[in-house]
Amino acid sequence: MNIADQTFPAIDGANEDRAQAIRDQLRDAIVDRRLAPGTKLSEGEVGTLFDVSRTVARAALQMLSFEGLVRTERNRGAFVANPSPEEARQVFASRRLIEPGIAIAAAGRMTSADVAAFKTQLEEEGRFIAERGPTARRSEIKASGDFHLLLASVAGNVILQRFMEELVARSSLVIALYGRSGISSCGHNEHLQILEALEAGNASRASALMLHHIDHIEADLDLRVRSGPALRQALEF
Amino acid sequence: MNIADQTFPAIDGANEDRAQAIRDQLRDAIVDRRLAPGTKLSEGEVGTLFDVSRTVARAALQMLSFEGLVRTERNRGAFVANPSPEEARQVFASRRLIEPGIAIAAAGRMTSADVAAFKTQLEEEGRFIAERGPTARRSEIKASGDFHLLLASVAGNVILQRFMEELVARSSLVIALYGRSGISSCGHNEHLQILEALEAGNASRASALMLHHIDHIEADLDLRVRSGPALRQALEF
DNA sequence: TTGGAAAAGATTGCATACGATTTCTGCCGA
DNA sequence: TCGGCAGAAATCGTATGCAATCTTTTCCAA
Repeated sequence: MNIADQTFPAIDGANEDRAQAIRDQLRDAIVDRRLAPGTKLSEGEVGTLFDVSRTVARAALQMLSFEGLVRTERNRGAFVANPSPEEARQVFASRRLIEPGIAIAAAGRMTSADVAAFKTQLEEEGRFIAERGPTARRSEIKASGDFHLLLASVAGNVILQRFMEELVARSSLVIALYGRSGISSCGHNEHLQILEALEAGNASRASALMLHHIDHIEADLDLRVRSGPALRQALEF
Repeated sequence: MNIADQTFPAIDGANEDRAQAIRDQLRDAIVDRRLAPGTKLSEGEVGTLFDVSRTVARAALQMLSFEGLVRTERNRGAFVANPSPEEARQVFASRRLIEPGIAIAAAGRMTSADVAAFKTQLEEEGRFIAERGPTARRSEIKASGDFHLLLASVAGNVILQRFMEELVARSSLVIALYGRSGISSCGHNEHLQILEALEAGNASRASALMLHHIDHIEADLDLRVRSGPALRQALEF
């Protein structure tokens, strides 16, 4: 039993797909790093934990594998993804391409309700930064991602929104793996600046700020290969 | 029996995932419009056609639903997607954001082998345009998409490559639904120009050409709602 | 004829069963 | 002690069965 350090809250009695609910909980667990990269997620174990059959557990794992959060090997099972530095770079390259455009789109569509949502979001983000300890750090990473997801939802393009969901989730994994813990609070300031630009309807400024913001996030990573890459790959670790 | 106008070729005896093979064939059929938008894809039917159990058929349909090519409704089944004009606009908005960047990345990485691949690709594309008839038109749409996919593979970012696979497939659906059949041959010329710019290593020109190219593709669509939108949506057609 | 309710049929959601493949374990010989 | 081989255990891939849900048909009354 590898996952079961943490009991997952029971699935709410929605008539919605149970597989989807399981996927969401697993995704949160992965993004929060309660499930470490490389952890095996066996169908049976997941099924038992969530009290469903392997069929449903399997469907949830398949979804996560499409999102790149889980890697599946035939006849071997599913494992929490362990993105390589190269993969990490590609994640951020993708974000550099997409997010400035999202910022522009969002700048033209912000309502006052959106602004309010951003403000509560950023307040919460600030709280987590003030706190110390690994739990707060996890919540901080998650909250920081939520800012970007909120922006994507305001932009009003559901396709890009889904892309961003994937990219943000993978970024969280990458940050957890390669982040230098120090500088993350400056990201919060940048979020505030971006919101300012959005509120002012200054699309190009919001876009430029976003681009810098992504650069800063990536610059905070240590993407050098740590031990010998051959060994690392051989161990898949 | 709705699908069975066309027998699918038997799945090759690969040890690879059968669900994936089925997904690929169904995707081709959807993109080629052998399967019309709105067509029901029942698990049992798909399973029978490909000689697998419903379990495997279901997995294939789930994959297609993630890609947006199939829409699934709980307890009702899976249907070939029928993108709305709004969805169509979002597909092209996404492409406008991503593909110019892909062109830039590709411009810096083109090898002579890549150039050769592009040339054979464009030759084939030209052949289909010369031909007449609905079959050639299908092949033309597909070949045109393949150009963009080839570009994405040269760009060397597997995440963006996957995004493009989805976007190109959905574009093919959209073009089949909303395309005015006339002007498509000009797209071929634009492909040729883009290749020229890529070959010359002129990234910014390739990027600009790509942006115009996407605009032209979208401009060739008739995205006005055809009959009363209420009726159309009620009939899901 | 039309409206509507009830039964029949079809299809999905999910659980379970079984063979195939992989991984683990214990034993033996070098 | 170490390598490796055979059997056991675990895990996956897939088929199938049953209940729940949706759709269609049938039938009856207005």
